[in-house]
Amino acid sequence: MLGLRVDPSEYEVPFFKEMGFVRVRGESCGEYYWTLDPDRFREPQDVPCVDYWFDSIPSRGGLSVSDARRVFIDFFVRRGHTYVPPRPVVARWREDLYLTIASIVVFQPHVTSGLVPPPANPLVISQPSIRLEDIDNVGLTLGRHLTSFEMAAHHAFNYPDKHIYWKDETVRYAYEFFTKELGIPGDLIVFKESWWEGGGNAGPCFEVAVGGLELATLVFMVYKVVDGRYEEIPIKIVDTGYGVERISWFTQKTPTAFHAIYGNLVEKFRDIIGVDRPDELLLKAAFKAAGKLEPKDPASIESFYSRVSSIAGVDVEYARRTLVNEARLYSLLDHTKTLALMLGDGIVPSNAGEGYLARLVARRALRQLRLLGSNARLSDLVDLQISFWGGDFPQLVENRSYILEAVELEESRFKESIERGLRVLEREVRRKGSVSVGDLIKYYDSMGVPPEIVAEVASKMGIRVEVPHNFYSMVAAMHRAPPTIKPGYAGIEVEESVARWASNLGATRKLYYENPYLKEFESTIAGVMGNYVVLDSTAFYPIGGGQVYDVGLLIAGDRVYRVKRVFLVGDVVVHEVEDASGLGEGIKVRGVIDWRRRYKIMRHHTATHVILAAARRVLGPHVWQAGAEKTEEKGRLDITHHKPLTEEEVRRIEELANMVVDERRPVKVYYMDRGEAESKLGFTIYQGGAPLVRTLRIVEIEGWDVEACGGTHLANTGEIGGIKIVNVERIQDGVIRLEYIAGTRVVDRVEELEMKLGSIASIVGAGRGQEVERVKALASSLEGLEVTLKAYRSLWLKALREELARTSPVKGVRILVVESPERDRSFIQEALRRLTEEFADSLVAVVYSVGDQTGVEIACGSSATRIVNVGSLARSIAEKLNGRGGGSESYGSLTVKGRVDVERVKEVLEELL
RNA sequence: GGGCCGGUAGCUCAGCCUGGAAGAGCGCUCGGUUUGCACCCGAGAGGUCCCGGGUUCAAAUCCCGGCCGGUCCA
Repeated sequence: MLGLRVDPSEYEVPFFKEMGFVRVRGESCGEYYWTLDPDRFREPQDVPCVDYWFDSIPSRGGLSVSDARRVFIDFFVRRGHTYVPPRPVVARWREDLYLTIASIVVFQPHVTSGLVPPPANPLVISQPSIRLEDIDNVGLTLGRHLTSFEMAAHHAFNYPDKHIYWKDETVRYAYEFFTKELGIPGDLIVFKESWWEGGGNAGPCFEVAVGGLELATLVFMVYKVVDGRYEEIPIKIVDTGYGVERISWFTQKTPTAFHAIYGNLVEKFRDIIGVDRPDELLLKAAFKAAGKLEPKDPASIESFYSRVSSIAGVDVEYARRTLVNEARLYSLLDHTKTLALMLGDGIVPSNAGEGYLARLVARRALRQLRLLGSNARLSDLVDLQISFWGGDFPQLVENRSYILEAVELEESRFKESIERGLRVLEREVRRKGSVSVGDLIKYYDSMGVPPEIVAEVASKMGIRVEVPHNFYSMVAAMHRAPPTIKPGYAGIEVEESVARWASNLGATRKLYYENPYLKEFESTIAGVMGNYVVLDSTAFYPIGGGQVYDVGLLIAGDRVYRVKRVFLVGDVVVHEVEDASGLGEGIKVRGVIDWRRRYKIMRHHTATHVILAAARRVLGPHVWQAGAEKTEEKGRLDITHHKPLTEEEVRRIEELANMVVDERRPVKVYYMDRGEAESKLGFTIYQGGAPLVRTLRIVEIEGWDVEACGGTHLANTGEIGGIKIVNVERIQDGVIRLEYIAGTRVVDRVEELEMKLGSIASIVGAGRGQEVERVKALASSLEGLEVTLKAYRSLWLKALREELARTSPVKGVRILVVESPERDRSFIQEALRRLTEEFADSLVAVVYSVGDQTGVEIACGSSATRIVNVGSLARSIAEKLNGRGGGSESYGSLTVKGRVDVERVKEVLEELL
């Protein structure tokens, strides 16, 4: 904890001296903070050091969430900050995060690393953010924890050569905002010294709290965290975070944050779900007691209830019951908004990836509904949220039908999995009569039935189940596994020595970008290591962006070198040749790429963009690329979608795509500044991921599709020549894979199918065009043969039966040993069973041959089993004949290598009897 | 990306541990009972035991690989 050993001078700003702030150490918390009134404030003013008491602090009144946001933004715009619109809650521009968890995430890592300048400097933003780590505490703490919140922030990025502002100004802004804009008395504002870390950065910070409520965190980002160590970064960043919901709560002074955030929605939800309105006094008491509540500690929760009951003068049980239900109501308010935001930004619920996070929220909400015994539909609640927040987040209204459909689907899936789980539970409980903690984990972990539902069902069956309070952390502990990171560069594993060598060479000039139709080129070797060759310039495309590398030839003088693989190390294109002997730095070479192969790849690549845009038009804007691969053989595109595609949808996508082919739309490639591209073109350009570069390469199919893409493309969609979708499958929950071929590959495909059809035709002996009729005829003749076979089998069986009837018993057993033309073991078995059932005193053996082996099946009837054990008989016969065998007392079988005569079997059998 | 659970009749599942004849309930068909329906009684049809390989005299069962579904975690 370096944070605790920060030099105290880090926190001394001129403003504090000027105003008369004093640095104090908290009496019980032990933390340092700055205050104007050290006699009054013996602790920093945030929970759990003190209780909530901001309800008695005068301030500007009644700001809704929208008001609070507007007031904040206006204040900073008036003070020279540029407003930047918020980003989606799904962090598509980042590879290391699923969700936007703070405003600074918007600028990490491209701006914070210095690669790209910020869109404005200084700037102000209000960023909707989602954090799920405290999801289990939401509701219980009356608003201290939320899964979604807006982080209002002003940021200043200080470059070595361009200083904007730093600690002193930031603290002044905070003080001025809280006193002048919100009307809070300055002597009540307390700045606590602290340390902040997140998203790979760190630095000292102030937590600004008033009356128990932390309203803002002012972070001064000066470090980058590398392997647990702090490295100073060149850009010093002011990273503030003001809680919009908390400002709203503070000014409205409602008993919970939810009343402030959701206004009349609280009572609407209460009515629909059916939660009794609690006593006003009880809620006020809860407000007073909530500050000390430590939600992870069951004892603390208990003492919270008893404190509330004594403040409000009500029964503890009543307080507990009421507050438990209130917490569920509040978490439903919270979760439905979060869910709407997630789905509104295009997340498709799934069992993996960010889709799982949406499912997690949906399922927790559904669990709360169930615990409340409510029949309310989750989708109705989400619908109310869409209407309530539609003005602030228009994407909710635009995607309303998708959001509601996805929620309904989650609702029915949840019900199904609970029902499925409960069936198993009931069976097992009936059998075992108890439910262990291990069982609870199994029901939850592999069947999705939460422990409280298990307990509820078990108690109906008269079994008490104790749910451990740390249940969910027990489950989490089971899943702890070290992440595996594969070394490699863009899909190819490269030895580190090669990577090091290559990165020391200069950037390769990329001829494949200058002219994607370039087939041959002249260049000079920049370096050779083993069989790896780097050129000054190349038309060979290295693997990347889902497009495979080119192959071809390097020609030096009269020697020809085959290029096997091509990959990128940083800005350097590395060619792996079959045998590089004779090549060396400075040698001039001519490169020839396998153009026919490359052209197919280009067709499949451009086709991929066409298909993705077609799928978005047919299925909806929530469709997002989840992966893609373009090879010579085919194109492959994985898209996010919540349900399987119908044949009709596939057909429409294909039709639309081919329409774009026929329209001969130009494909334009140009470069654009990252910030400009994001604001002009939107985040949908990041279908293939978000490369960490300052300037994006944009591939635009005129009027159809725009994506950031590093691949080689056709100049016109007409060149695709036609697209055929050849395979559609669901590869995972919420992800659908499309495979398709383009251009001349369609001809290959037709040829392939014709060949297949031709060989089928020749096998069945049909002429051209007669295949179907012929196969039909064959099928019906096969059917006839089966009937015939059945008839012959019954004839054979009848013959055996007659023979058996003629056989007289020896020592009480009728013995029959016959040879069989049948090779079907299961039929012989069945026949023997039937015969021995009919003749209880019989023992029948059938000898048959399979390949170069002889098999014997023996069965005996019920009275014969008292005299002979056929299983051990079979084993004994096998021993005598050097074979192997065994069986049960009424049935046995054995096999012997080579031919064995029936008479010989009979001999051995009689001998053994 | 990883862990766990599952795939047997139209449906819900048992059998698998410990290899040796493919099962139950519901549904379906037919018949009986009944004024009629439901109930009840009787009979019957219905199976690629997910696929492939291995072990074995013998695999739904054991082993390996794959496919599909569910679920939890990151």
